[in-house]
Amino acid sequence: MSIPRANSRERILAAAAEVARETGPGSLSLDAVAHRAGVSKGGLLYNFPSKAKLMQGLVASHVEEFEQLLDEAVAGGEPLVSAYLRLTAEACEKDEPAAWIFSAMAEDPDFLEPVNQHRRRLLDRLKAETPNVTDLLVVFFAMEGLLSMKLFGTAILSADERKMLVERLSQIAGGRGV
Amino acid sequence: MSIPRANSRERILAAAAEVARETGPGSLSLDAVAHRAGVSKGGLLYNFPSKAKLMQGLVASHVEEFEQLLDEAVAGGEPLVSAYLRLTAEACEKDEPAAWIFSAMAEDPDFLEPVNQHRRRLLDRLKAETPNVTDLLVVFFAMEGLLSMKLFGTAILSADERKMLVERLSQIAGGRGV
DNA sequence: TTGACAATACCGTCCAGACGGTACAGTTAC
DNA sequence: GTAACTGTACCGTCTGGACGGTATTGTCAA
Repeated sequence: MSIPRANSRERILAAAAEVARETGPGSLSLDAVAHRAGVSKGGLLYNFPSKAKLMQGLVASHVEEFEQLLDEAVAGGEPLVSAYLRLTAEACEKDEPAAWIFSAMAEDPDFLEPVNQHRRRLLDRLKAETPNVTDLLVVFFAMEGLLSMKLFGTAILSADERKMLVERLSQIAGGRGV
Repeated sequence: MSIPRANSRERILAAAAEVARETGPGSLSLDAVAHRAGVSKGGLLYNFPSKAKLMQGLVASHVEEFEQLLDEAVAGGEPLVSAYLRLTAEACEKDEPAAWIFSAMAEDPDFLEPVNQHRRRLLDRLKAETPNVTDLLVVFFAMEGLLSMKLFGTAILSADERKMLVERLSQIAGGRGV
């Protein structure tokens, strides 16, 4: 029965995100996560020695995933701005709201520091590639706004409108804008 | 000692927002709020019969405050778009992060429905006043992005950059943009 | 090659404390 | 007298985390 599973960490992280989504960001208990992951509470605590570590792991895994996707796209020749717009738009189209971010926030706002740093690094990289900083800011914040609406569950745009907006932002970012 | 105070509700609501800000959105306990408001727990529960009612009141008070400010500005002759930009920019400049919104989210995501409805109404009103919907969407979402960065505590822009961005958004909204 | 030990990866239980909420008797301003 | 509380005591539940086990897989000297 106690066959070691190498992917326990990933399963637990995925379970945590699911529990946050389904039972609300404030109801993320270790018991619920362990049960969802098919792991005992002791097993969970073995992989993440405290709830704080679990939340930090949750945040880190999502940040790393996004950065990896971005770097792969750039390595594959896609311009950074384009990759950023595409990946963020894709995140907005997923129907899983990212409730994990609110769980982390509820536990301790400091846990979101990796996200904040990631955003700062990203904006710096974008600035370095873009001639018109003001236009870049417009594009960047509009995209972040779209994402935040998604996070808060505010269904405010039709799919068409969203597509229209993202295309317009691409134009602006490409220098054919403002 | 037990002098009835007519403004208990407001004091409790303000205390709740402060506690959320200072001890984290997830640590909003009735005891802490009551103590902070200088009210007994019984007194708190007299005004808000449950924690859910308290959170709903917290959300409602903030939404109503913003809507009132907006309506006053419009009644005073300021164009809606301009008032929206100004008030939102002012909210971003305050140094109180609005942690109450995360407390409500942690308690139950449904509690944010009044906020979502408010945003939808606002966007509809803005659409009705603006000839170019795409430009409006760019402005609206950029502003929401700026606000969300504030909410998440991501210090990403200098005061100058923020000012520059908001001015640019005013231009676009005024039709001299994209 | 085998026996001793150690490390890994868990399981299952238990517990102290926190929290939401109730109950109720007393107090004071109007 | 009533509305608006205060203060205290209490209850049931939930939760994080500590702890003691257990099975499996190395490691390594004799």
